[in-house]
Amino acid sequence: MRELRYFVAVAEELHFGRAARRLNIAQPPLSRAIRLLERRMGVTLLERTSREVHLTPAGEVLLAEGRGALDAAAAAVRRTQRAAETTRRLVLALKPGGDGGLLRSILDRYAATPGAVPVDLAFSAGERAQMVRDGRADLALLHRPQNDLTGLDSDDLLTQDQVVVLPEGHRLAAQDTVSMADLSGETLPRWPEARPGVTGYPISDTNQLMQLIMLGRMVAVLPESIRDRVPPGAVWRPVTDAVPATVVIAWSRDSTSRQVAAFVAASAPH
Amino acid sequence: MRELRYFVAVAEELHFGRAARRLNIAQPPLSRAIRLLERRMGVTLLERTSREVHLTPAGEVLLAEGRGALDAAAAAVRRTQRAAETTRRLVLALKPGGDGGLLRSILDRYAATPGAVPVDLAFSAGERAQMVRDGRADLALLHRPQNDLTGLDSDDLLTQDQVVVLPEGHRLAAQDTVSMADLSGETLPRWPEARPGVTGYPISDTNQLMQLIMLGRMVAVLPESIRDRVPPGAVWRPVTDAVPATVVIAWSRDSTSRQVAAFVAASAPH
DNA sequence: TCGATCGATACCCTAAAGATATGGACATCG
DNA sequence: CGATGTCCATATCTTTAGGGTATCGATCGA
Repeated sequence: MRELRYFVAVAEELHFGRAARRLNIAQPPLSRAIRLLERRMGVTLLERTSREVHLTPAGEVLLAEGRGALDAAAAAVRRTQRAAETTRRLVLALKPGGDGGLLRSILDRYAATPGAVPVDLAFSAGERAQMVRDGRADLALLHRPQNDLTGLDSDDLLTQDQVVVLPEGHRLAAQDTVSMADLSGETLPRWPEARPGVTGYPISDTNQLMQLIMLGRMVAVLPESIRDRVPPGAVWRPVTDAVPATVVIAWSRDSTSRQVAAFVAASAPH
Repeated sequence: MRELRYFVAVAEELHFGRAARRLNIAQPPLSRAIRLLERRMGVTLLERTSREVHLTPAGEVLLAEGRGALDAAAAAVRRTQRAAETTRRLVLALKPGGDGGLLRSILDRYAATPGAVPVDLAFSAGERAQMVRDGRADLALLHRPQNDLTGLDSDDLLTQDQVVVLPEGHRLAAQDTVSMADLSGETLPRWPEARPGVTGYPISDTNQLMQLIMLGRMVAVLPESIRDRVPPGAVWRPVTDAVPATVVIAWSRDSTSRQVAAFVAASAPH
């Protein structure tokens, strides 16, 4: 388990020094631990030269499976600690404004079900899916296909068309609608939870994003429910050909909690 | 992880001495390890008196979640080792005679798909579901509802009515059909993979079972495809009101292997 | 009340895991 | 083309986590 943690760090960084710093240990013990892990498993996980490190195919497998195992262990601990608390609660992870306007009615409907427990809202721009995987949250409101739902169960709640938010006076603000092709060359945001490979300017919250848009530094394609949050100084226009975003309620695949099931039921479209 | 293994052993045995023996360590270090685990988690997992040990509600949670985490870790290692082998193979776990007569055609159809790899058959009376969970097998032929499919994905293949296998001359052999009520008072087998709580005489393979039936020591309710394996000296009769058994093909929920998907497709009813 | 059972405590000892110092390969730059 | 910096491996020492034996204290049954 410790060695798995070490391996995942190295596999993600592809750099022993950086990985060791992230793990708060020195580099030599890390090198040795990985070597021992490889010997014990009888498998070469990393090809190293003195210049670069990269994963073998077996290493790719262990990276994916190992992350799952680490999440399962972390979730086991957190759920146990939560179970020991006298007052049961549900933790719902969500992005500010990312609920598509559904949150109020979901919470009301859940609160009205018999045996409902208090619901804590954990606001987080990124990491929401990961919070459910590792037990920090019971449920999350996510977006499909923008979020990676691997390892989670989910129900669709609402599909939203996309709009682009522009600074006033932007060349595209003159149009009634915008197409994705119009946006080529524009700087777009990159949320912390984006799938690997997505490029763009790193952003961490909506206020910061709106600020940057009004400064003319970027434009952003967002679900139409963002309308209410577009400040004066920015405008929105429908994007005709963007992939629609579906708001989903997601929970751990191996949740057996009656509370979680009741919350999912309460969040079903009505 | 080590501590999780220790805790699961104690939680299953509800006895520190037996658990220590199972783990091949002495009892005092085990007591200490559990105590440390509880302190670090800040949760009481076990209520101990000098006479008996039992789980707290939080301990129940950790038992369930911990098993999952241990399985995930074991699977990570095994799948990595498998990925390092030069010749890819699929491992299919099944019970001798437990395929409902489908095995031959499934294997033929899979072998005919492009890119098919060799399939190893792992015969095992019990543990087949667990073999998939912890990575020893890629796929298993199981029975629903007799097997616990928690943590696995599965597709239904075939639903079979149940028959009872009796020694020749048994009082029920005189009837054309039998009902479950007729069987009250009879000794029934208990397979190693049975859900906890199922009682009966422990049995580990079909030959042994048939032997015991012919000796008049027990009778067994089995899927009708067992007909071909009933030896002279025993007879079978339909059980009118037994829950039908569905043969399913099961695989790990987080399998992304193209081979596994192809095999499942090849096993679909036709 | 005595003995058997079972978990906890006390104490020791080995080996795993971490740190520091340093070596060797290799790319980059003046 | 050699100096320099980067990066992983090796060598060596130290700490501590993890395991063993002996024994205690509580509790149940005979």
